[in-house]
Amino acid sequence: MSEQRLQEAIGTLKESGVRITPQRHAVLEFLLNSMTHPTADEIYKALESKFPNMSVATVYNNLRVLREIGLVRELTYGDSSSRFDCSTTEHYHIICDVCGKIVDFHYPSLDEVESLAEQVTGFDVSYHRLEIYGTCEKCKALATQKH
Amino acid sequence: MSEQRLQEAIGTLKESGVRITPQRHAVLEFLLNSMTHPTADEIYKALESKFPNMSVATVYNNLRVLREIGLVRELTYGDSSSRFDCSTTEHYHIICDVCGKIVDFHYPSLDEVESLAEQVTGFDVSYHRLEIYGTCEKCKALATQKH
DNA sequence: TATTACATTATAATCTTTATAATTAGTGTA
DNA sequence: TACACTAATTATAAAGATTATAATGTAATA
Repeated sequence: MSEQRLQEAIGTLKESGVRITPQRHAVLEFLLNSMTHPTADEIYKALESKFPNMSVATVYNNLRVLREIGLVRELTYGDSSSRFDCSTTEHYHIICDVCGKIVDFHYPSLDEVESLAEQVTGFDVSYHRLEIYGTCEKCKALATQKH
Repeated sequence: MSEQRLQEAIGTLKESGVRITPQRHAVLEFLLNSMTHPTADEIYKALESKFPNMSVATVYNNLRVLREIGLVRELTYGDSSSRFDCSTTEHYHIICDVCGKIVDFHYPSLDEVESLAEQVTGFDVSYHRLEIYGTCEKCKALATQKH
C-alpha cells in the first residue's frame, strides 16, 4: 500500500527534474516504509548491505535533495543527530525521553496560537512546531520492574 | 533590576550545594542579562576578555550544572548548536527564519494537548515544546525595500 | 556516440560537544 | 586563619554529526 506513495514521490522527483538513482530510490523507499523517523546513520546502516559501496555523504546529499523538494522533513530534537520524516500529512510528535522513540500524534493545527503570536509580536508567521515529551509505555514498564 | 533575579538564582545554587565560582557566576549573570538566548560559544566569546584562561569545557560544564538544577533550559532548534535560556517563567518562542532572532511569547500552557496525547499514545507526558517560525518586522521591512 | 551535467565515492575538514587527567581553588571545620 | 576535602577548572584529546572537495562514474540528450 505504500507502493502508491512511493510512486507519487517518484513522480514529484521527476517533476522537479531530479534524477532517480538507485541510491536515491532506496533512501526514499526506506523512509516511506519506516515508521521510526530514522537518523541519517540508521538509513546508511540499513542500506549498507544493498549498496556496499555507498558513502555516508550520499545519504546526506539525498536527504538534502528530498528535503529541498518537500518530500522529507528534518526533525531536530534534543539528541545529537537529526531525524527524517516523510511529510505526507500534518501531525505532531511525541518523544520518549528514555529510549528516544518518536510516535506520531494527530491534533488539530494550533492556528489560534499562530494568529495570536502574529498580533503580539508583529511577525509574519509561516509555521510552528510542537513536540511532547514523556515516557513511553515500554519504558514505563521497564522502570517499574527495576523497583 | 535583574540583580534580584541573580540573587535568587545564586540562592538556588547554594541550596543545591553547588559551588559559586567566578566562572559559574559569570555564565549565570550573562545568561540572565541576555535577551538573545545565546549559544555556548557565544557565552564563551563574551566572557573571554574577563576570563582569558577559561576553557570552553567550563562553559559547557556550567551550563549542564545550571540545567540540572533547573535554572537554565537548553533549546535545540534547527541550527547546529544549542541555545540556552534562563527559564524563570513559562513562555514559548517565536523565531525569525531570516535573521534567527528569538522573541519570547506568552501563551497559556497547552495542557489540553498534553492530556490528549497521554490518552492516545499511552505515554506519561512530562512536558512539551512549541516554537513558532516566521519573519520578524525588521526583516519584513528589509524584504519590502528590496523590491 | 559524444557531450554535458549531475551523482557518487572516498576522504578530509569542520563544528559541536563530551571525556580525561592533572592542576587549581572553594568551603567547612578545627 | 590554616587544613583538608572535594569539586571545579584547565588543557587536551576524542567522539560524533555534518559538510566540503576532488576525482570518478553515470544518466540523459543532442
